[in-house]
Amino acid sequence: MSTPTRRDRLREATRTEIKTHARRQMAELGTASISLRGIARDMGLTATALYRYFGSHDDLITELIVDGYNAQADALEAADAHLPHEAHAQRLLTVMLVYREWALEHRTDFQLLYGNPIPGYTAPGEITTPAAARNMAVIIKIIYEAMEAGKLVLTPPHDHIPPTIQQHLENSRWYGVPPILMYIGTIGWARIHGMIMLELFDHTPPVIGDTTALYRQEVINLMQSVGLYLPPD
Amino acid sequence: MSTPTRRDRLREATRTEIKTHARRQMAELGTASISLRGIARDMGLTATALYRYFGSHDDLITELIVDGYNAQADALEAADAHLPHEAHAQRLLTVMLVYREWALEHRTDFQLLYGNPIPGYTAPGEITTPAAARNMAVIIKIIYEAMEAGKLVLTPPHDHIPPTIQQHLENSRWYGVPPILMYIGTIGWARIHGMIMLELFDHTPPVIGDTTALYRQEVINLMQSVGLYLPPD
DNA sequence: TGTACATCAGTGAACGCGCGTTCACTGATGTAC
DNA sequence: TGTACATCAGTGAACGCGCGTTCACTGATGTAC
Repeated sequence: MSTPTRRDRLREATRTEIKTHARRQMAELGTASISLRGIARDMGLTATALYRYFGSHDDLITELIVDGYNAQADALEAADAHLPHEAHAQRLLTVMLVYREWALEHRTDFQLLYGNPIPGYTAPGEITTPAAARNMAVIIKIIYEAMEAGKLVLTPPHDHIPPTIQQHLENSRWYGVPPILMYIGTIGWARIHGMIMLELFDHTPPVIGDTTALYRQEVINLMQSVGLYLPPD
Repeated sequence: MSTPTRRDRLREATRTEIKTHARRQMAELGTASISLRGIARDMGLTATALYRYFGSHDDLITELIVDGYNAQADALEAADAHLPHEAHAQRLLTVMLVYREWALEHRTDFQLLYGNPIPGYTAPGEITTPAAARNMAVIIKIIYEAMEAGKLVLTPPHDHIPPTIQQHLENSRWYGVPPILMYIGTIGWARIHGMIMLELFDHTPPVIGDTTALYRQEVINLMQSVGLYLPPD
């Protein structure tokens, strides 16, 4: 409609302030410990006042989740955006490295998105799923463009999809992406996700020592297995 | 010392009953919702009575965690035990499939072991870590035996370890296992872990459809990449 | 420009619920002589 | 075999704390005429 009024702007500022405090509280005490009373205390407000800004505790959490997915996807897209469009290997590596960096820099947000559910809370899928899909989309998009540029080399085992999955992928195409790309994208995502989850929850075997190198090497191996090589520098 | 008395046996029975109820409560409401009062309610006891059996809420959780790790490792070892010792590929495949099955059959236990920490609880590492290491050990052991039997074929990229990791692995050897095996074992574990985590928390892209096939194929690919092939049946 | 009214932010008391943990106790089960 | 005592399981009241949410309210900010 019209430009936001002064009140609207103040209101927006307070909303984001509430979410900032929620995130800090979550970072200190864990995702399950986000509490309206706690936030109000931090802000010097009554708990009741927060109901002016969020319908309920659950609404706040949902918004934190959606914000989280979007922030992560924004980070990926931003990293991708200032690389040469034709440098597919570099773009993919960068995006996957940024994926991990985001996770490590926003540990509790990442846990909120991909970890245990919060007791008593169930995410409303209609709101949450579209935002969640954006991250995967960034990865798929780069692989897709690499394929269109004729750079993808699919050799065994990555030229083969288990039949049940093949069929399922054909039945439910996702934005016209070829099944093999969805398959490779999923495998790739699962791999980096596993490493990050282990690292985040302190389960990477300590004898490894350098988790950054472990991750980077795994990403490079993954890319090479579909024919994407980094230029020698 | 001597045989357990009648009282000792009753006591043990009550302890396990408490843990059973704790697990059920956790399965229904999430790992963060284990409560002494809730368990007592379920058992028709006063909350105070539980203090006869567990020092505190945290002690109970620690014991659930240790039990969980051990149950999982037992399942892996049992599955491995009744396969021919020389059938390394089959053993590895089986163990990794059982790893996932255990996770899916004991979802909340798996979350307790590998997911978000419980608010206000910190696991005592001295107690928890040894039990945690058993699972990894089962996998490493099979790879190790395959190598000793001369069945492991290490080709690029799996013959190469990033230098920092190489060095770290050499400095802190783990039961005399060669660095390359620790490295491959870790990568393998991270891969299957990632798939399971995605599946457990409902993040596997729905277009895939058959998560069992996805997992199985990934395990087979992983094994083939180090030269382990299943016999044609 | 000034007044009357509507909108909104925030308060404070209250409801009803949950939790872990302590403490002094009762009553049953087992043990020593 | 019978009695006296010690051990243990479980009780019930209480402490002190947390939480989300409702409701009727005050007082400031903005809006319409």
